[in-house]
Amino acid sequence: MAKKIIDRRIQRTRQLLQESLVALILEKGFEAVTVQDIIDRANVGRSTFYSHFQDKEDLFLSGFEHLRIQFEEQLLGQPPTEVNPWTLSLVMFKHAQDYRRVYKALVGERGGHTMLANVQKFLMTHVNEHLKTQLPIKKKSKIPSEILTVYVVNSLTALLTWWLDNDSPYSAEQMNDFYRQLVEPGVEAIVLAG
Amino acid sequence: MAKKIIDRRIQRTRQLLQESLVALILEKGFEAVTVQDIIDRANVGRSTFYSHFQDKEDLFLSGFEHLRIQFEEQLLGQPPTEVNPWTLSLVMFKHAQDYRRVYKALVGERGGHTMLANVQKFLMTHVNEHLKTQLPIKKKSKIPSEILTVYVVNSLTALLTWWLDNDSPYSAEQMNDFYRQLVEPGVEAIVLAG
DNA sequence: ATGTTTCCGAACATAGTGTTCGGTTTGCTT
DNA sequence: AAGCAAACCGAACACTATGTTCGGAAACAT
Repeated sequence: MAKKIIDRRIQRTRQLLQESLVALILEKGFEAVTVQDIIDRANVGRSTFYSHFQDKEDLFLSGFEHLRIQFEEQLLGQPPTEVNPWTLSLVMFKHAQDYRRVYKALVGERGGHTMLANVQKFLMTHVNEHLKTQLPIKKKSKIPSEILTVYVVNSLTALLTWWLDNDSPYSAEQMNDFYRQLVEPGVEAIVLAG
Repeated sequence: MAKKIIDRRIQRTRQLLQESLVALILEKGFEAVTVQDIIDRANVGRSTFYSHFQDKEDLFLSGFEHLRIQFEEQLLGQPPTEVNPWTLSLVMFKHAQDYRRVYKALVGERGGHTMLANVQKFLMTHVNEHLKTQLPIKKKSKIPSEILTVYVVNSLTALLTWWLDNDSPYSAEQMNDFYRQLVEPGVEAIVLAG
């Protein structure tokens, strides 16, 4: 089977490029990184780069897939009775802790806006689900559920990026505690109050 | 006094460029707009552009100053007894309502990340002040005030950009109400709870 | 009219992007 | 070990956008 080993060669090149980009983002920020920087760092030829990825953005986003899949697996590993926004956030903080360096490059302030927007969109679908299936829909409150979702997700990513960008020593559990302390009261008041 | 009238000429050119940029951002997003696009739209020569602004970014940020000053004036116009994060947010929503188009171009999703980061930094200083001077510092809660600030500001900008990007018909007062309903409970629980 | 300030735009240097293609390396196969 | 195909290399190229320079035109004041 030649294919499999050659596949590994390809994977190695892709990984080299991804790692180089992560390192360079942490050094000078996504915008400032050029394709030349990346291939120099990775010792990869120019045409090879473009045979793997469409452009810098493509390479950048490709780092998302692996993490996203892993993240969803960890979500499914949770006891289904306890699936609500607060376990979602805990899983995310833990996951970010395990891959701190990459997370920082992807969704930190040096990573640009693109990836964060992606992550937020991703989280929205999950939060929406949880809010709709797990919690009784709000009654008299006039807040549209869209705003509620935006709020819940954005608070989460705000704490996440702060945590990453400041190399804060708090544990994932602590961060999630902070998050919950801040966000839960407002949500409960709205969701349950009749 | 020749100076004054000539100054007006300069102002006119600068304004033309600013307006062109705003229009173009709303059409294709900040990243996609080229200097050529801007000067074509504004009927301004290339060298003239660069005699007024360092680059596209500079022109973009110059739109901030005018608004920032006006915003701070409106803040000072508030009864000083009622200066807290919730009036700050109300003033901001109202201000955004008055300059909806420009706000959308600057801090909306097509405006890129730069300006939003600026606005957030700006709001942080205000919120920090209010949290420190107006409210009794939290007691037993272990949440660092930095996180509290990040949370309060980020929730605000999240609702703001959602409002702008979706051309949502809610009034500034309503939006501020939503904001308050969501954020205040958590903050109060932390700030007052012993 | 005359002088000054501002604007115009063509030409240029610079830098980064993305493609093409002949040649080289890698590593599997027999 | 020889052969062979997949993967990689990198120089050359076309293209797009940036930011600068400078001589001349236009606007405006006195």
